[in-house]
Amino acid sequence: MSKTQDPSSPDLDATASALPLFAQIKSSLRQDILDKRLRAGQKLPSEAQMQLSFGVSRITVRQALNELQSEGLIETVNGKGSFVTRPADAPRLGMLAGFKESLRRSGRMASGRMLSVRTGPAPQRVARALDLPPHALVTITRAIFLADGVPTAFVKSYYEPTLGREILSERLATEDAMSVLEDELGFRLDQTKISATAVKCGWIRGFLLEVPADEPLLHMRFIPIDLTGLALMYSDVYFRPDRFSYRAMLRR
Amino acid sequence: MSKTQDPSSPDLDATASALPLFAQIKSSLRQDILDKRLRAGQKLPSEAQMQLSFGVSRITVRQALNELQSEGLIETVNGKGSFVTRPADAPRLGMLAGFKESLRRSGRMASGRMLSVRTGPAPQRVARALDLPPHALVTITRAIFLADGVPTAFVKSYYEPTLGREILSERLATEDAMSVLEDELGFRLDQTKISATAVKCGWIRGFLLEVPADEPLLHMRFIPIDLTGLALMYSDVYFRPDRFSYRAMLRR
DNA sequence: CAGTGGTCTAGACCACTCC
DNA sequence: GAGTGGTCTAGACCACTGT
Repeated sequence: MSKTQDPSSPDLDATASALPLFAQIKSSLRQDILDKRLRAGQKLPSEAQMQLSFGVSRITVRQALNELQSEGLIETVNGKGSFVTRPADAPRLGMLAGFKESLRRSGRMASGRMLSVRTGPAPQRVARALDLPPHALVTITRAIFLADGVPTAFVKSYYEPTLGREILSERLATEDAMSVLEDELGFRLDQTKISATAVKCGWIRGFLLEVPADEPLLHMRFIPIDLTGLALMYSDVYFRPDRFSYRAMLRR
Repeated sequence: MSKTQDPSSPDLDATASALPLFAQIKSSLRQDILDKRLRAGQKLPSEAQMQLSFGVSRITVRQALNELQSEGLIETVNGKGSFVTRPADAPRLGMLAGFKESLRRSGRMASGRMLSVRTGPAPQRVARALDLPPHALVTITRAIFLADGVPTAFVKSYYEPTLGREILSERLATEDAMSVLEDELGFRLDQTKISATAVKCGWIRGFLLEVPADEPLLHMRFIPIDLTGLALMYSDVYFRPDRFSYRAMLRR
């Protein structure tokens, strides 16, 4: 049995040169959460219990918990305890939420139509962004998103097909990629790289989005990144500007 | 039976302990910084001094300082003290930095040419965004930004003309609006509302940006917001997509 | 060296939640 | 009432910065 299931292992490093105690406790808990030894929604041991199991004072425990809280990994409720946050409960700023969720917030009906799902080699820029070897195989999806029944966005996404991420393809017709990553697969989005530019529609996208070929489209790229630094996907999105404009709030 | 001690704290609010002590200390210091009684770069009183002047324990002082630090208002240096951050030293993510600064980071020469500066009534959407009465007078600037000498962006900005913000117009030819707001005027940018869409260039902008009238442009809107919640400007920017694409990192 | 922030302890009382 | 987190105190020792 190499697996010890005790999430509160009192294995603090006593050597003077190591991290401060609270940092060791913090990273121990942090690892338990990221590795899902502590599941989303689960209650952490009480501060009193940690005081005993780690052999430190309560203030030291609290310092670790405070930092985890400000990182959004846990939340504490007076009189009840500390709990691992569910990824989707963490505040979503900007486009960390997805396209459909953001449409629904503005009161519009959002739906999607998957055009194709296939496996193929990653283009160079994708492999670089996802930190994969050149020509690694990825899952490639193409889809049309509709707002109130009108074609609004054309999306081409690349997923590294391990870690169960390929099951995305089954849900994408009804769900958001970002929402699925968070809610179903339990990834903890930390940040999203975005870029924006404009392109001429062209006749292929024009056909799909039902606009003339010389109309402008908003071209955005989204690369959501996990708390562990893992790039989860690479998504090129072409929006019809008459149907959708991207909004976000950038924080200091 | 209520705790009626602590009648002698000179600066703290004694009204029935509405806020915790550390929160009162925090907001007192915060106000001193925002009102510039404590200037950028200035050293705060030492923790020991605050312990005396506020009449609380050191941990309570430190709790206030910790939160101010995580908000980016102060920074503490071991062995020296705590200091009010200079706005420009606060980490700038996304487009909180400006266009020229971001161009220079990518190694390109950035310059600007002011086309016009005038005062006029704010369009409705601008007045609403800046929280001004309808038809309030604002300073309106139009400018062309060049990258490596090539016209790259056309910018139309609206500034509420009080608070010395109008001096912006003098510097905008060489400096960034966001940089001037932070470095020269000492505003503390907290967040920036952005939106992105695509438009056809049209012949006016086409003439200014030296592209054909049916080329697509990236249209972005920036509304930087102060730590006090004040909207500092309203800026419509039209980018040539062949010269510039907008990049940012959205954080949780 | 003295002054500063960084870490940590061993208590205490309170407000809140659940039983 | 028992258990929990929220706040606060009065110390202590350390590492770092300046002189």
